[in-house]
Amino acid sequence: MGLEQYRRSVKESKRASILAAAQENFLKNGFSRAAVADIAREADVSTATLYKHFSSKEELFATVVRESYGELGEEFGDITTTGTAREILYKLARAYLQAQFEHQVVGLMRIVIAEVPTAPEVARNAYNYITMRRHEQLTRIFDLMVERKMLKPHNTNLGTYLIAGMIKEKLIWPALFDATVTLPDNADEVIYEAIDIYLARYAA
Amino acid sequence: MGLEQYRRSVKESKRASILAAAQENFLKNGFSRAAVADIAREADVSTATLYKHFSSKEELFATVVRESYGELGEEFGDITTTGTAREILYKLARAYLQAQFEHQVVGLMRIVIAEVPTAPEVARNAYNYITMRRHEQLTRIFDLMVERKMLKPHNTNLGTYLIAGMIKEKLIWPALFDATVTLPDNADEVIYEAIDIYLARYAA
Amino acid sequence: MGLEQYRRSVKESKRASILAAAQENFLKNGFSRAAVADIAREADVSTATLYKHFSSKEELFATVVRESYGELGEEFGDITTTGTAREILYKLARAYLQAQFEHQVVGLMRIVIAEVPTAPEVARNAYNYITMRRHEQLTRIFDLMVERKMLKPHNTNLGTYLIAGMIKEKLIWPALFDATVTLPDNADEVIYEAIDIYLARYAA
Amino acid sequence: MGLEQYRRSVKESKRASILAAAQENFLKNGFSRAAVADIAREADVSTATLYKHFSSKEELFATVVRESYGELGEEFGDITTTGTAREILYKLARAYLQAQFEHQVVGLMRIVIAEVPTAPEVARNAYNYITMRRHEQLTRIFDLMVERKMLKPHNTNLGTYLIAGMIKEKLIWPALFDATVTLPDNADEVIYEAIDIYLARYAA
DNA sequence: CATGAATGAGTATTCATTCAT
DNA sequence: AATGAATGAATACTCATTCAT
Repeated sequence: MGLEQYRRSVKESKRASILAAAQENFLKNGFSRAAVADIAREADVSTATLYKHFSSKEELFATVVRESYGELGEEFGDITTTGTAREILYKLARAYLQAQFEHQVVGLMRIVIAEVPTAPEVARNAYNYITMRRHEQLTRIFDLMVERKMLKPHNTNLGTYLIAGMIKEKLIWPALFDATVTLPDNADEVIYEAIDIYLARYAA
Repeated sequence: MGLEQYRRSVKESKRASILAAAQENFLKNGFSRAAVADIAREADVSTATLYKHFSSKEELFATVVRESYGELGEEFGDITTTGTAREILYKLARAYLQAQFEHQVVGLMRIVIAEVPTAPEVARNAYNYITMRRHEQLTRIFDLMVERKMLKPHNTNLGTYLIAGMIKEKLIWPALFDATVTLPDNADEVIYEAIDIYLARYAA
Repeated sequence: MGLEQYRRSVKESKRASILAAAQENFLKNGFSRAAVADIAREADVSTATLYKHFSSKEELFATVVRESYGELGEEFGDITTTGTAREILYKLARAYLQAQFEHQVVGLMRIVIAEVPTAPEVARNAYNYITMRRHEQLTRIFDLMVERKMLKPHNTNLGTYLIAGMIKEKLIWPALFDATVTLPDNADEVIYEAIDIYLARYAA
Repeated sequence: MGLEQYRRSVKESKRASILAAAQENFLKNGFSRAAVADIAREADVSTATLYKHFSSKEELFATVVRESYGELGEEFGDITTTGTAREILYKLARAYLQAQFEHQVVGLMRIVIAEVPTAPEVARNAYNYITMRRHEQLTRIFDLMVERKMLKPHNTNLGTYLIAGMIKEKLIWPALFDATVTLPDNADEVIYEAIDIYLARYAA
């Protein structure tokens, strides 16, 4: 079965290179302007081969999106709940922002949003996936902080949304409308102000 | 000059119907999939006439965006600064949300975002336009509240962003990824919680 | 009848400005790429007015061509038959070339040639007109020179064609294929060589 | 590699049929009025296929021109330099004229000239191509005749232009302005007169 | 199994000409 | 009489998808 395995691995690697080329192209051009022929060429396969793997441009797109956000949601793994609440929240915020800018999350969001009229489920799924995992993790950490008396008991489920909203408003959403935007220099000011507002109400 | 006036009014009405048809079509299909010929047909003019008014599809789109956002920022005009800080902030939040959902703001944002790779200035301008006027008005109102001792003195410029961020996170951004989303039933809960967090720090 | 005369003169001047604008535009862009709307604008009239004067683009073109070569053929008027045959022939050649380059004759030829497939008579007429008058004048002058014993008796009708051909081959025809070509520096060398060849056979 | 060879031959034959259809259509309609879709239909391919072969209408046109003139300049290959100078020159003139009328040289010149304002390089290249090869070959033959003492030593480079000019003036240029023109009956008279004029000066 | 060639159905844009005022 | 707005028909070019080999 060595031959079969070899074939499977070749196939797998073609699939991967198609997806990589597709992601790059979609991120650069958006769905409509991305040309299947270009993607195939960049992936070093024929268009026919591409179509053997993905039955349509739409499916290719959906797959790219799905596999792209697979890696998201792990960014809070390393954060230990030691130190003051303020310190912990700062670390969380930074981890959040870093993940957002390091992976192409904003770019991904853009192309997904663009296809809301034509591929609503892709967009819905992407949003849920991107949001949910992070939200759950954050809520769990907040609950831990409540448990440890670092925060007052409160509706942490809502709270994480609100504090995330404060941080994203100036630091993430603008990037959605402008591909050249990066984290501003005064990011810390924004982060600390958001944290302090939150802690004014919920610090233990 | 009766003739001239007549012509101008006809021209104006054609322009308006083109813009209306264009907005509808762009909202439904996005920029790339919208067909100029369709828009012209829906507006009951020939494509040639459309091109007399707007020299390219891009310009038509930019105009739709510009004119759609034209009315934004006026939504706070009626709000009097009487009552408690909490009451005023609630009214502001509601006005903000209503304007967002009444006009097709979210829909247009989607299309604008889709065009970031190909028409970066349109997107940038749209974002500035959407954000700026509202932000300035809000900041002015916050300053007034500080003056009237309803809020402690603080960086209102940053503050309005933060409170807006809290409110938008659950009530607006999800709609960007899902055209069927409307204001949730528990909107008030979110709004009041955001306000209370903010006031915990900045109430006078 | 002062009013009527005034009207006629206005009309006449509009016609003239249309023709001027048309000539310029046709020379610059050729027939197909010239836009009637542009011509009208350059002539400061409405398209409708233009169409009152010329019933179609084709007719406008034909008129431009016809009226353009009206001025041709007078270029030998000033040349006196004094001096040697060589001197006279040189003056004729120079006059010929100067007229060719001063008026837009080559440009005119280009656009006329371009329309041979679609407007054969326009081209035919233009060629006949451009060629004939000059040819007749030249032949008359050659005959005079024969009479005055400056040239041997010979078929001057054919002879003028031949000597003209020698001079045009390097000095005129290249300009037909390249709008930037002007008279080369060694024009005199070509002219004198052509004359000397001709005189080798027909000098008296 | 049978597959590859098969593909190449199919591709080659398509290319040829596109070029043939294009030449026909361009000759009939000129560049501007020729429609790519028509050419494709006449060549029995889709427009998309046509565009795979030629990336634009301009390139298609340039290729037609280039390949049509490809054979020019070979027409003197068979001519032996035996016989009298007069005989040889006559044969050269005839070969020149025959090539001109056999291939669609004049027709293509017309279209090329039409495109001088919009595609100056195409026109310039075409002129050079048409002129150069023939001129070089003629000059070489003239030099040979000088060597063999059939002609006096002289500036053969200029001389070939001049004798060609004499022959073309009445026998070729008129065809540029009138697609129905063919070689006139008295062509020989013109040719011999041109030769005799030239030999009057340069016969050894 | 893989390919590259082929295509049909579009798309934005232009322009000579007409017509209501 | 003069205008400027309006248009229908055309045109170059593109692209997702299929198919013969």
